[in-house]
Amino acid sequence: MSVFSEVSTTDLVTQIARQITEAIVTGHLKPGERLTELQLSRQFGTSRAPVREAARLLESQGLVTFSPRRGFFVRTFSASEMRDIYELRIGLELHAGYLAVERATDADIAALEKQLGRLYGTAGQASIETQIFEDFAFHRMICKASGNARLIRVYDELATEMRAGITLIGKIYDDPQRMAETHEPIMDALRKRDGDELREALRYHIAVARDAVVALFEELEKGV
Amino acid sequence: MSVFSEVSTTDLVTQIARQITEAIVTGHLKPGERLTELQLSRQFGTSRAPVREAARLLESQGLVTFSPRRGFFVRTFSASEMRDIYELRIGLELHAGYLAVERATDADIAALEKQLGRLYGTAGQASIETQIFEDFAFHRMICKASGNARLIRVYDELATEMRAGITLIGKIYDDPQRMAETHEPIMDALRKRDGDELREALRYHIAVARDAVVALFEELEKGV
DNA sequence: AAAATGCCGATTGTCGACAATTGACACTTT
DNA sequence: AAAGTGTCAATTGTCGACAATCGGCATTTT
Repeated sequence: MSVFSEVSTTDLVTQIARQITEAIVTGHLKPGERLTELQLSRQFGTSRAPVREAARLLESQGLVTFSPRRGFFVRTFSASEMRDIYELRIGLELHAGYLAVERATDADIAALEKQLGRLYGTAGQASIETQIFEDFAFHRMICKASGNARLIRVYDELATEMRAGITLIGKIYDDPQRMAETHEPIMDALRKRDGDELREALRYHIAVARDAVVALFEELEKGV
Repeated sequence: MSVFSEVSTTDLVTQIARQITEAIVTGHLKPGERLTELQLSRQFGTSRAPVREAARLLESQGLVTFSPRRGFFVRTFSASEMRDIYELRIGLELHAGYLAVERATDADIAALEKQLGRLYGTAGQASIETQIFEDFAFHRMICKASGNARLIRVYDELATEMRAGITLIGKIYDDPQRMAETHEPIMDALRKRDGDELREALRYHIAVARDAVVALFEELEKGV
């Protein structure tokens, strides 16, 4: 019986939500841009109903804002909002690390090693988007190693927001090689399963990212 | 011009979502229960469209699950899911406390004192639901004092889930007076603005709640 | 009698339509 | 010319309708 894999029955709403999300995090849809229901529905070849439901999903995910009688808009991020997001991420990931130190299986650690390798691999080779993606994947694995499913959900939400914000500024780090290297202290602490060291490494690592992103956003705001 | 207050333009979807949420956290709608679109729409006196949109909102908020072609159901909570939620809450609130120690204004502290008073006031007097509500309000204020809006959003989501879960088991603490008192160490640390002490007080306080809730849930699962 | 099949009411998925509202532009008034 | 008013196309809010699908029950088959 198990020869067959499940037939995908992803409904329209999910598909549409995914596509819009993708368009936002890749910067195809820019913050503040209006999402016209009719226009979107024509592009997807559906009616407006599934589009609206998808938009509602994204709304409560924070990717899209909704103004009654005016419609849906791609969310804009202010510098202080980005700071909040990164600051929350620090708390979240430190807690994940605290839990992971005790709960991570050897397989988890191995997966992280492999992912770190991938970070080095993409350095210089791949596009910025790919590097950012692999970076987030590494940190997601730490959350995963915490064994807390609810925590991962929050991380994923934050990651989506961060990606959506980051596309605005184009680049965060100029040296991909260096970016990969800054993960070493984290990996070291994990190998040793040293909770305090891991927390400190994570705190520093994310704080650096936070400062870089926030600074770029502040510049952006001043520019406008 | 400022003589007039804004006319409330809350759209149907928001209203419906609020009502369903309320019904879930008060236990009027029980976990696993099916949400029939037609039935709900008749109760609200609307068509199915706004009901579906509201349900989507609640879905991504984790209060409702959706199964394609089968519909929406009130989410069920397992003991391990509740543990995850409380565990995440620990991380979240400790981080909030860490930030609050530095950022809390005197007004914030005063508001917390007042809320603690309200906790004592409702002890024995008010319904369990009210006490739980006031308890959550206290902890929400700590998050608020962190000054991080994104953090509060996550807390609110968790609080909703906790409330939805808690209605299942009826009661968590038998002694409301004692419940109020266990907040004193938290308040003390806040008054002194002692970060470490606050974190320790919060960690202990929430861990106790977590253990109580999880134990009751495990019993519930065994019973079934 | 147990298992598989066929059928049917109930429910969801999606659609197109119409009324209500918005924002922008043109027009009047002073 | 500035301010206010009227008008209109574009868009959203909501609805009712129809096809597709599901779960359960009766029926058949072995």
